Amino acid sequence: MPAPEDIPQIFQTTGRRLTSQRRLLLEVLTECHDHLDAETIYDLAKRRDPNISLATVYRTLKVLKAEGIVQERLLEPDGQKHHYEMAANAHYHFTCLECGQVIEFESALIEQACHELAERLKLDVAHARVNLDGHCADCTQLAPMSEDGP
Amino acid sequence: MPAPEDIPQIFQTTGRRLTSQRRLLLEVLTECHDHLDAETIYDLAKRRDPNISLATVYRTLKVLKAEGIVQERLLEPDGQKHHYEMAANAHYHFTCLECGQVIEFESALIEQACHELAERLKLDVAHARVNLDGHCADCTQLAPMSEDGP
DNA sequence: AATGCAATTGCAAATCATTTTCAATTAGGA
DNA sequence: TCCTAATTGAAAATGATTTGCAATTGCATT
Repeated sequence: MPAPEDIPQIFQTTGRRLTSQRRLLLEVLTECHDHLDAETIYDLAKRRDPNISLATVYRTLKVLKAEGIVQERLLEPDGQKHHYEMAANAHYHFTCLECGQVIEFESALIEQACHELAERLKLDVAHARVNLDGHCADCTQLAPMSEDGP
Repeated sequence: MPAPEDIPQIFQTTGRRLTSQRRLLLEVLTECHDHLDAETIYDLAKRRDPNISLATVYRTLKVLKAEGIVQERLLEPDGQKHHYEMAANAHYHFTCLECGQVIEFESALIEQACHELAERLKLDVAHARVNLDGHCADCTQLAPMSEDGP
């Protein structure tokens, strides 16, 4: 979770170049506090640089991920689409199966669960991807259950 | 998490047919206590029915998932491939980033975390997809850290 | 046991997200 | 400014999954 000012440093150190495209994508990711998929990031970026290509978006996301600047998530229960966001403190996601809304949350209990598992099985937990699904507060009263898709 | 005997019932009730292909795929999934991806399931099934098609595997997995007979998982950190297993008690997965081994585990703390969140945010948690990554006991001594892929 | 029809299948083509190839461009150190 | 390796855009390629369609097949009903 590097500070914005550190990013040029990070790039320099690894022999990577801070191109206008990469700067732009960092801007987009920083401004939007959402979990965007590559296509959406591409659309947002294209507004300011109509020449940017989707391939560059994917390539840049891969680089930013490798540098630990962004994190990649698989939010949807069966989704094939990856979502990206600036790296931040450990947090997890809840997706409402009804309205699709994604709620971010932190949880000391989940961190505790990771520690407990690490001790129990003598392994090292580097990262926890926790995605809960269900019905958000708004949708709970309307739809108590649901089993399959379209 | 239906018993094997209940499956014909489930199919009948929903107007679905228990074809030889579906029976075969249920066999494969039941015998193999692993988390198989569609291609692997296809390969295993083809040994006993060389005419079965990959499309049927995907279609059947979708049906079995809709009936709650199998569960679909996204095990790999950035993977695009889905994995399937017979539905069972709530459990979670740890993937070793070094050797790729998948370890199944249960965790009361994670269940507790879900309840806590549900209360805290007044929402309803239907399902928890928890995937931890890190280094398994065997790999821990060899490789303490790792940041990016190939 | 034969009948009818909707559910299901295999095949091939289509789709969707992501990656790669390659020639042209460019960042940034010498 | 010059050089070179890193990066880019465009298009084609890939990999996983889905779909259209004509042929097949469960299975409820005769």
